[in-house]
Amino acid sequence: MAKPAPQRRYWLFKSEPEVYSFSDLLAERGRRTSWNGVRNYQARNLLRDEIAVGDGVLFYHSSTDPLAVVGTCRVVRAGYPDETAFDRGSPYYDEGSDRAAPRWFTVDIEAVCAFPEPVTRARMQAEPALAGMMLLRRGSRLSVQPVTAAEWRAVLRLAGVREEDA
DNA sequence: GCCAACGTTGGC
DNA sequence: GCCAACGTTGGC
Repeated sequence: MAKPAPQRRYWLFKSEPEVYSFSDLLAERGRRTSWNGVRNYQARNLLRDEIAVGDGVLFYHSSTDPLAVVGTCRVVRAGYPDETAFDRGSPYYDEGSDRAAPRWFTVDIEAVCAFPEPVTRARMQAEPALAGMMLLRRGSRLSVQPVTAAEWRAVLRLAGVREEDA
């Protein structure tokens, strides 16, 4: 008997567009990138242990105007050691991480859907279905966050995007 | 620019 | 292990 397929899960990745925008992702070969440089243990644990190939990712622009979810991605490679932590020339270098015992992890994502219009934070705050969303909690700083299936669907609805296109 | 929230560091 | 000090994040 075949194993049941694991439930697809959903996440939200934050990025300052000045540093790395959704447009930058769309311009990558294969619209793919390694989500490296995350240096927070809680986020690291999600990247290393929880995020699976096929999971959906909301791409959020932080510290900008307007604050918004601008598109979706899918995970194309699950957690593996973040090479930038070993690279002395990288701004993300961490001498406490080595290949024998990597401290930081990354996943690869691929852009799936650029929203026709960004779903702004203001719009999300006005949406009852998103009342409990981690992103909207005061002081929420985690750059890799879990998103519920209901929140995922609500954001797609606000974006005017069909689930099968995201 | 302000400041609340949160994470990390380090003395004890 | 506690906790004060400090640094960073990120919305406002």
